[in-house]
Amino acid sequence: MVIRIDEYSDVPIYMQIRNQIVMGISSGELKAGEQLPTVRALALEIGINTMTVSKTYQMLKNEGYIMTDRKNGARVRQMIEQSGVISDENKNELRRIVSEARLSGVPREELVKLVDEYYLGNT
Amino acid sequence: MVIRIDEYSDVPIYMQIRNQIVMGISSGELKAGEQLPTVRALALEIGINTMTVSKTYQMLKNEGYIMTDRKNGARVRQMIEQSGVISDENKNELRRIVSEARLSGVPREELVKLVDEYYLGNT
Amino acid sequence: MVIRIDEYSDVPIYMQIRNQIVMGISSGELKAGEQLPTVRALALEIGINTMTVSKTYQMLKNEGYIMTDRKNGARVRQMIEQSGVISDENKNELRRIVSEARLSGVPREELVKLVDEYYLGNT
Amino acid sequence: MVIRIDEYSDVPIYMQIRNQIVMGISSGELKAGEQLPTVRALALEIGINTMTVSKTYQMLKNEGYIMTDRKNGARVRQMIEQSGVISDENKNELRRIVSEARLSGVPREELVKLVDEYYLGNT
DNA sequence: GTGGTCTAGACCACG
DNA sequence: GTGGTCTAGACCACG
Repeated sequence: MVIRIDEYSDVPIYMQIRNQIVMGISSGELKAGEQLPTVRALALEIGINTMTVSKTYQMLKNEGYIMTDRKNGARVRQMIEQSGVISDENKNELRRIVSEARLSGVPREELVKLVDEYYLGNT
Repeated sequence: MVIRIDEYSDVPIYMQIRNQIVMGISSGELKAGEQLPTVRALALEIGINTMTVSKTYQMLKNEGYIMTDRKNGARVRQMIEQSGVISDENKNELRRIVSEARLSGVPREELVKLVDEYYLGNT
Repeated sequence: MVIRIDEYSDVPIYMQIRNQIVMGISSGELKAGEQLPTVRALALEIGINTMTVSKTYQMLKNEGYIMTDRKNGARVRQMIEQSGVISDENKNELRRIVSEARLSGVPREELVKLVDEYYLGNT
Repeated sequence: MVIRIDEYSDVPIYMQIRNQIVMGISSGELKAGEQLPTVRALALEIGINTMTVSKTYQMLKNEGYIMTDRKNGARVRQMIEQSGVISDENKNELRRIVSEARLSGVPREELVKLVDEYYLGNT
């Protein structure tokens, strides 16, 4: 899986990596149990500090997406805990996006189409 | 329109205000041509620095949501430019939200229902 | 509130600070809404790096014990979320401690007395 | 006695095994004088490195819980030294757990009930 | 070899 | 002035 950093983005690097890995798991590009690159390898590949990648892995681990193993490195969790609900933060953010899209004249159908596309992983 | 600041949020205050105004315009709570409170009045009402509100208004003006008028202060624009497209940033953010919701076991229908709700403004 | 670091402990420094602040909040030494020292001040006082204190504050924030404010620094949360349950991790740890105490010949009453003492904050 | 490793835990494997054996002795599942599996047998059973089990046994021996015998392998000690006191480390850890439970809204009685349960071994 | 922790030092956005 | 992020570099325990 290729990680791309947008250096001009306001989103911190560790968060950009985190987001891409979460999306990779959701789309199926990263399978359950699959090994992630080591902290050092990923840092070298992207050209950033190991601390930054470490922060990402720590976060993903806290969120229950991956597990870190002293022997094997980081791996995607087999069973990801399912709360069944959308966080208030994400709801709020979704509402903001929908509002902006609506004001830009984007039809409702196009938003729904995007949701379907992202949900079903036909990226 | 009542602006509520979530002091626990990581979203900067000026951005929280901006988002609520944009959502207010989209939902119709703020009509085209409607006058916004002055920078001072809003700052006083929320209990924050005027500089913060000023930053919000500047941003809204740059984005084309409001116009400022020497005499009347800030007003919601009559015609908001309609690009008809969702920004890449928002698309990416939407994809992240959908991915997280999917991994949390939220059914696709619930996401679509939320989009409809936010789009149609039946909040 | 005085923070004491045991440099010979296996517990990471950021975790030692975190634990002491949590215990301070529980005992009432740190009141709700009370201001914590700034990252820099605490780092200087303890004689460690600001990054380490920053990690502590980040963790306390994630756990819902404190809030950080760009203007005012860190403050103890007014309302701390109450799950009403003990985490599995803490249960397991409690069981380990009780087992070791029992094997050392510590009577049950003494353990209960300690729990009462810590719970009621008569430290 | 069955040893279970939690691969998601931050507690090192050798420590997880050590803790479970100590709890097994305390609960009576492991009787005084009872033979423990050989390092190799246990390592094979759990599917880990023999070095890790070896580290566990060394620790248990140092702590006075077991004794190793050239002929018979490792056995639970007949008389486990009874200091009659709880270590400062465990006291501190207990205080942390009680503090967190209290802040989570767990009533004192529930903590005491857990202590009783673990002490009396009615797990 | 792996992730985890820590330092010294720097720059940034927010308010 | 505040917390947040990041780097370069180092050392550590675990396995």
